[in-house]
Amino acid sequence: MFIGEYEHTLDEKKRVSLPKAFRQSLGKKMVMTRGLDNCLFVYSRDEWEKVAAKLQSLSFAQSDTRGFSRFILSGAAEVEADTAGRILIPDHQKDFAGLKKDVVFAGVSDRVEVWDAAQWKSYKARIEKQADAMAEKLGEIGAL
Amino acid sequence: MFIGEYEHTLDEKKRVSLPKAFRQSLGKKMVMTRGLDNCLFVYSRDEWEKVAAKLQSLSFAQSDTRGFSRFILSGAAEVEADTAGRILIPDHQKDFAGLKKDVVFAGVSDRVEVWDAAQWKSYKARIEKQADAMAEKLGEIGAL
DNA sequence: CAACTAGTGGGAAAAAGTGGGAAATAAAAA
DNA sequence: TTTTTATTTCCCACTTTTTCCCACTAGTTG
Repeated sequence: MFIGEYEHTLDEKKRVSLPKAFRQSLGKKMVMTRGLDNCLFVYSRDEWEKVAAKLQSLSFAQSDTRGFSRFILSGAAEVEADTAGRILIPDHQKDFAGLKKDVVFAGVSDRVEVWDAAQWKSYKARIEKQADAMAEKLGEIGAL
Repeated sequence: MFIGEYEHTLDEKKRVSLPKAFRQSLGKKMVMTRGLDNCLFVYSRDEWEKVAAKLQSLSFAQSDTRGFSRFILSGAAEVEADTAGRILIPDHQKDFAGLKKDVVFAGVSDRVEVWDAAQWKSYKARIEKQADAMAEKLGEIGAL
């Protein structure tokens, strides 16, 4: 169970330290994939096996499942932490997530998300506003 | 299990380096064939056996499956990596996939796909737009 | 305040990717 | 058949990237 938010820096060699809190659960080798809302998902090897097994059963005969497999699999990469607990972000993933220097790691239940810090801030702000509005609506109708 | 995306260059002699990450799984000798969506499929020898067996089990009676088998089988070629880990792309496959100088290797489960870099970019852009619809599928297979 | 640890930066060695020349083979012309 | 030309194969060398290792800093803890 991953929780918490950590801001780290991506150096010129495209390395980032994993937050200490996530290292043990993720293990030495992990799989990073394209996620939703412009972030990356990081799975432990065990979690990834489950996803991979399901994808493998899809046929390449249909164009939509073909595109689906390509999106997930070609966008994935196995990454390994170095002795200092850092991982290397592949170019295509760095581009996909729009990562600059400052990067945010967010624990979200069974996965870790990797965000560009600026995008994370604006996303969070948007979500927080929605949460306030939602709470008011819920309050009006007596749900909260 | 092949995953990831790598961009390499095709030289004047029609050679391309295989990404390091794929070399071991593909082995020294592999099979390259026409793929779908204007790319080439590369299989290890073992995986190719399975594909060939599946194609063989398709009915001769229907003209469309006959055509499909011909499409895959007649376009196939066995290629061998040289000492530098490069393969030679046959002319007809180079033409088929519209390969120019920049070439993308994409790992997609049991095969490696070879794309012209420009075509790959536009295909990927198209697929990424459908990410929301894909998210629903991800939910269905339990990946999210 | 010393000892430790997480995070960061950077240098040197190693390896991956690329280009090109020469030998070997095949094809075409004389 | 011989010569010439082109193509393929093999090998070497260069460049860039990656990998591995060590060191520094800031914050924490005993």
